[in-house]
Amino acid sequence: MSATFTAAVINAIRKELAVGISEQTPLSQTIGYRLIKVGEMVMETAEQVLAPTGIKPRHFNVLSTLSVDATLSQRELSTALGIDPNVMVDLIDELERQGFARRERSPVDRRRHIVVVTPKGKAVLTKAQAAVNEAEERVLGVLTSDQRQVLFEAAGVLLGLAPVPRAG
Amino acid sequence: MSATFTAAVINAIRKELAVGISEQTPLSQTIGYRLIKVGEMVMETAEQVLAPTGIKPRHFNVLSTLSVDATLSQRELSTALGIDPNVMVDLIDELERQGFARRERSPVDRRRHIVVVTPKGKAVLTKAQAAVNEAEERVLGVLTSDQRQVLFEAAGVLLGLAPVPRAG
DNA sequence: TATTGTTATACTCTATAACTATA
DNA sequence: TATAGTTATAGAGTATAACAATA
Repeated sequence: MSATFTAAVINAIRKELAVGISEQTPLSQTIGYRLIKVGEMVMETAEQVLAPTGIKPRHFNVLSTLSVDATLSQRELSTALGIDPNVMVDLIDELERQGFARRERSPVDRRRHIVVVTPKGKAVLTKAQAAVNEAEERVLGVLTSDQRQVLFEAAGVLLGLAPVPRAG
Repeated sequence: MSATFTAAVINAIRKELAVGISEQTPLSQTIGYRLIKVGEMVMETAEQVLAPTGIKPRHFNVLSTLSVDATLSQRELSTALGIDPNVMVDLIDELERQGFARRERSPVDRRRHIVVVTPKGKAVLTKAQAAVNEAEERVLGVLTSDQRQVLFEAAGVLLGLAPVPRAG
């Protein structure tokens, strides 16, 4: 039921996007244009499936990153996620307003604001992660597992990421 | 020389993007996040390699689309490219100001503005196309041809495009 | 009545620089 | 001096609705 709703949302997005990339234009036959449109589609999907949880992709990214390293400061989050520090201020403000995180002064360097995820923040992350996982499964479900693997690796190469950072 | 400059630009973009997607975050291990970042990288690359020609990706898209069907109206361009009609107004305004295109009333339906590409517009499209081709070759050059093929097809599937619209 | 193009408006995003407090 | 965070501001981009001309 929640799954059905998600599927409907994703199909609507794909349909909408497909119109915007009709074969009327030669651009649709270039890899570059397709990659841009796919990125937009994935972002739109993320926004829509996260909406019911009350957070946006950026908040999700912050919470997700903090779930692995809980000692990151605003500055470190900014550089890790490619978000400008002044934008990060508003982001953390919003997370604080919603009770999902709070700022704590670092004892060793009082300039730094460590961002601490609250239990409520952890709960919303769990829900959001499930929604994202389900959406990803659904969106990429039209691909073969070989295609998905190549997509993952090729994107990593394009972004200059180390291949398989954590083996086995 | 122009080629060297392009390579430097692209490497700079990849480096910048790579920072924004460091392995500090578990997001970098998801296909979705990678696809979003790849799309952003491709878009940034397009903007930078087109800059010397005086046009932006959207102007390029319009000119490119018109080069295949020269009878399109603003409305048709809007839907084909997924750009809002009110945005298309400014876009065509800019192309007119630069002497790359002009509006002509359709004789059969005077509401429609057919967008006509001028010789100057065709010239800039040729230059822009060359710049885009070279950039694409350079950016995707780090991939194997198998990877590129899968990327192209998988992106097409994700966007709901017909496979191989023009065979042979 | 409906559609094409246009204009106006408000809203969101982003980029830049200045400011503070700490180091 | 340099850095972390904050604030202010301006610019770009986007979405919405209203409007005139035409169908």
